[in-house]
Amino acid sequence: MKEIFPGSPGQAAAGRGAPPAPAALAAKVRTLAPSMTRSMQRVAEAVAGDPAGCAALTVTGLAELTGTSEATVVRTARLLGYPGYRDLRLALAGLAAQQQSGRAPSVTADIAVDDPIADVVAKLAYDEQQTLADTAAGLDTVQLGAAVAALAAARRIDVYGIGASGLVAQDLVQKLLRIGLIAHAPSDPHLAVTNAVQLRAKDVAIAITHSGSTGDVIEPLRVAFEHGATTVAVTGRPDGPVTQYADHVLTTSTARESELRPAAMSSRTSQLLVVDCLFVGVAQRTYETAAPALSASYEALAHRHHPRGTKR
Amino acid sequence: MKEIFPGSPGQAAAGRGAPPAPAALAAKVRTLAPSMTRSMQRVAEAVAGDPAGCAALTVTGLAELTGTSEATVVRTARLLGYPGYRDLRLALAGLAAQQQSGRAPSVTADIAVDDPIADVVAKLAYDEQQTLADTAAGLDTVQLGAAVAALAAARRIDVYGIGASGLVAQDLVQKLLRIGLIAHAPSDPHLAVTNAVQLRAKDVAIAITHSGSTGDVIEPLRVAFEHGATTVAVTGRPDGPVTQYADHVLTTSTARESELRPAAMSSRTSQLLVVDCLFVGVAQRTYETAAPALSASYEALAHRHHPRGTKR
DNA sequence: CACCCTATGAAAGATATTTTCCGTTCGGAC
DNA sequence: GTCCGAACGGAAAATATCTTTCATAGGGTG
Repeated sequence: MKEIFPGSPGQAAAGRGAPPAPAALAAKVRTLAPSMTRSMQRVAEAVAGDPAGCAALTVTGLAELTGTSEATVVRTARLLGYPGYRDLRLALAGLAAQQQSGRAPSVTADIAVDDPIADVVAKLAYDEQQTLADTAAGLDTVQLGAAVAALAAARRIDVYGIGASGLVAQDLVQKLLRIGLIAHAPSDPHLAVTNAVQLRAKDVAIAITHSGSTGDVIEPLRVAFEHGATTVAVTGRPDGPVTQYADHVLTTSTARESELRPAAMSSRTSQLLVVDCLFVGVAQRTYETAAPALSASYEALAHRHHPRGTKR
Repeated sequence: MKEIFPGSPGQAAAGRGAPPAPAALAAKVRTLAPSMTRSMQRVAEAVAGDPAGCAALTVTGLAELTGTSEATVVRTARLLGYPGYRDLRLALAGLAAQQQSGRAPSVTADIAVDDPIADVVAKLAYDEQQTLADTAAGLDTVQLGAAVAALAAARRIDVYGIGASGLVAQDLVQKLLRIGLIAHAPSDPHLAVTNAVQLRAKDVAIAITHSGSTGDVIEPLRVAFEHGATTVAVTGRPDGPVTQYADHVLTTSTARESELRPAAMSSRTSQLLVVDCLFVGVAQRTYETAAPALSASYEALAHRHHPRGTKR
């Protein structure tokens, strides 16, 4: 398998980016699992399921355990972002130590139909916290920085998203508008394409899609890409079709889902974090203009509130 | 050097006894230091001083670093109770991971204009996690339960919100629609009032406002209230004007804000958690109809995605 | 049905670790 | 001062482990 040039579009971006990856390994496994082959999935599963146990094994041992070959184990390690098995093993040892010492993996249970409401609150909060941690750990700061730079210098910004992701897109636009940037989040797919046609170099288009394969979102991004705009994809599938047309890929984390906890919920949390990071990054870069713009919009809204904010 | 039987007296017993040794490595080094030769002490010192750094080195590397030979490194590892250097290294990696995870509260500081992008990510994630924990802790499950019950029995549901809260309102509506309920989130304040007039007993109106004093949101809630609908307020100010017209008040948490981190960010996180709880609660109560409705909407959207979700 | 292309494992090749073995040094005894 | 013994330390051989290469089998496509 040949090494692919860094910067080349498409699947090269998949495992790359995160340096060695710290501790959010389970999340990474979940994110990358779909792009793995069957054998590699077996290995990844074993690793995510029992870090401590796997850390005690040699390549050969792990290969036998999973019924595969050494080569496959090494390939899996590579995909997860490590230079080789040796390093994966070290990371695994670290993970195991953390798990054992620190936190309780107790509340991991799924939400059941008959859970009392208090449990629902606790579980949802816990899961979303987990999602945030995973996302933060897995976010490629280089890509993020590049996206921020592009945004800060953009003449005009389009954000595409549909359904739940559409709300995230609008959230980002609302924020960008507040710091004086020109941003749109067309919700009509046809309008989105129409908008995209207007983009040129120095403009930025952002596509937000959990699945990475939402046609209505990919299409405008493609158009923007072909018109020379800088394109960014915020997706949970770093190997999905959407990344074909993305200069920068920001990966959101994928949490396990269940019937009562649709994937949309955690992907939204993850997407919002990414979007917040983009916003703050841009605000930093354009601080001179962003700060006054922010307070101006603040004041403009003040009188929309009742004279007495408080009863007492 | 011959292997000595376990249990034999003398220096062999030194490192033995403790299984592989967990984390109190520094202590062990100190204890055993006297029984070490000069070269071994240098190695032990390096290991105790910088576990993370040493974990990254091979035997040869560590030998060079300490100006000794591989053999000495291995001997030291043995003395510390490990079968060989490989295992010491794994323990070291674990130790390093633990140490690192320990110092989490360092990011508590506010986001500064010149923070590197990685810090921004960490701080935002941390803050949002905090917000979630606060919200979950402060949420009144009785009020929540009452609101859920009202929603589950509602003929029709209106959700009012404006600006950032408007997106939360839409998020809730999107979800409720998916489980077969009839819900609207009018974004135009006039339309909202027009909608509210149509509500009657058994209907539910939800107002989402962080400040608790957004006129455009209070007004429709008041109308709904006066028409006999059950009203719910999701607000960060449990004493704000909005609660006058609310049968049930759900309090969101208010995080400290700063210039680069507007309140809208954490209030949104908080509101979303509340809204998710409402949704899951309702889904539980109406499971019989909710479950099929959910999967139906799932399937209906499937073909909106590109045929190849994955490249391979 | 022929084709290509990917995934996979066996085995060769490269590294890292462990062991062996021998020269060196240091302390004490004469 | 010099001789002896025992422990120390390192070079290099031996082994284990990891990585790469390559041939093959399987699955989908035209």
